[in-house]
Amino acid sequence: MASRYQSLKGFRDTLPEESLRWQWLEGIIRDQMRRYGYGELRLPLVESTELFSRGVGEGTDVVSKEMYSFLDKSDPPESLTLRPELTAGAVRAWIEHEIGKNQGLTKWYYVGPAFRYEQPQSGRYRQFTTFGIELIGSPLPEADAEVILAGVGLIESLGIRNYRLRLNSLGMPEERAAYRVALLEFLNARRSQLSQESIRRMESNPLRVLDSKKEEDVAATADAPKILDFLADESRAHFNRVRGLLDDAGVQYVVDHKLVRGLDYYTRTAFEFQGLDLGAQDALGGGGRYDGLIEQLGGPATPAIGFGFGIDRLLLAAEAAGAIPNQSAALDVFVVGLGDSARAWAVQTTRLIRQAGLAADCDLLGRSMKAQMREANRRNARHVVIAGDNELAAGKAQLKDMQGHAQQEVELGDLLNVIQSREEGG
RNA sequence: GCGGGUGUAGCUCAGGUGGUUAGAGCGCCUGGUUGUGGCCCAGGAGGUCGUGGGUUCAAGUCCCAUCACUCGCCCCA
Repeated sequence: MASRYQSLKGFRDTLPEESLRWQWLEGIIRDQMRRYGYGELRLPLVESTELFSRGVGEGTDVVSKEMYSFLDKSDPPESLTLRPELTAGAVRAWIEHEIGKNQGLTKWYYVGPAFRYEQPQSGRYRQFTTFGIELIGSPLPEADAEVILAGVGLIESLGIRNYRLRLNSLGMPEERAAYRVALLEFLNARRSQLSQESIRRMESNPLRVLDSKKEEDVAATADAPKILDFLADESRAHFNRVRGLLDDAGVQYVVDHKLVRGLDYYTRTAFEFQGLDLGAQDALGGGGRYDGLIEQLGGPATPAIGFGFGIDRLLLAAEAAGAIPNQSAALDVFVVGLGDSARAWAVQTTRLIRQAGLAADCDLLGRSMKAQMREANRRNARHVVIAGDNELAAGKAQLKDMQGHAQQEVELGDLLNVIQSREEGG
């Protein structure tokens, strides 16, 4: 409050205590990805603006009003954008490095920040952290199932139980175009019952009217035509196969024909994981198939499917589920030195203990013994080593067990060995 | 971009109808043990009451503006 500078709206600091929670979550993600066979992709935070406007879609909210774009200092200036999502960058990298020529199937994952200029609220920030996977090269429903199952696996291993998996098929472009015509016809007939927002959306992206939370829209679209009825045999068979694979895996899901994703590139399978303990921003993650995107960005026509999760929201959901373990950065040893030369000795001894692989610390504020003991306690130190100048002259120090209060005198030469055997013992 | 709520100590919050030295709990510091933590006791530091303006003899309290945070719409992660 007294500080002159504050973090920007929608941007946050993560302090060390909170970072432990992030590390916990990221550890689970990395372990999952190792088991599922995905390699980590690290992408630039900034890409050319055109990559996103072409890849994500001009008409999407993300591109039309939420991007952090700016001109750089080159001549002529180039328009760059802080990535609002990572799929476009991943696809760009895949094309750029000609990955398809070396392997039939690519399995990538990534974790990192993305940026969107939006009004922040619960679970929504201008800088948020995404975890996503991309499975590139397979048109088969088995690939869809693998990706969805990876999402289920992650959510469950985070201890999140109160969630819902929604599934839909958006069809191929020609199927969607036919549906769009039918839907527009239906909506036009009920124009007067729709909200202003939805009427506006009929122009830009009529499918998204189905997604509205406004009561009048929900009522007006209750009997809207379903896209699933517009699927040709191949898309229908694909969808049914995906469902069958999920059924075989015992995964619970609901088919929701109103599930429409906000990004233009999806084809056929679309899905979303909804966190039931979250606020209005309840999409834990979502994704789908994007068979046309790679070609659209100048690569070889290649089918692909992926998802993106919001780590911020996963954390909120895991917390609501009480699944986040209590973690403390416990100290193995705190070294208390009393007197001038003993303080110098404490610095050296702390270093030796650290070099032996244990977590050790000593006082750096010139504090009294009592204050140092308090610090040791506050830091959850298992052991405390105490020595004064006279003791050191005699070649000895006190080793105290902070749980059992027991204290013993130890020869300086034996100190490290004694501590190590105690730490191993428990 | 549009609505609702909230801004008082590091944190969580009290402070009827304006009245003088602005409080509590937790945390922090010191002491009670001239070299021993946690519990307890005593003491202490720490606040331009978000900011600016206005009304008034007098504003944390009333009015206006503004900023920030927060929740929701929209959209998504």
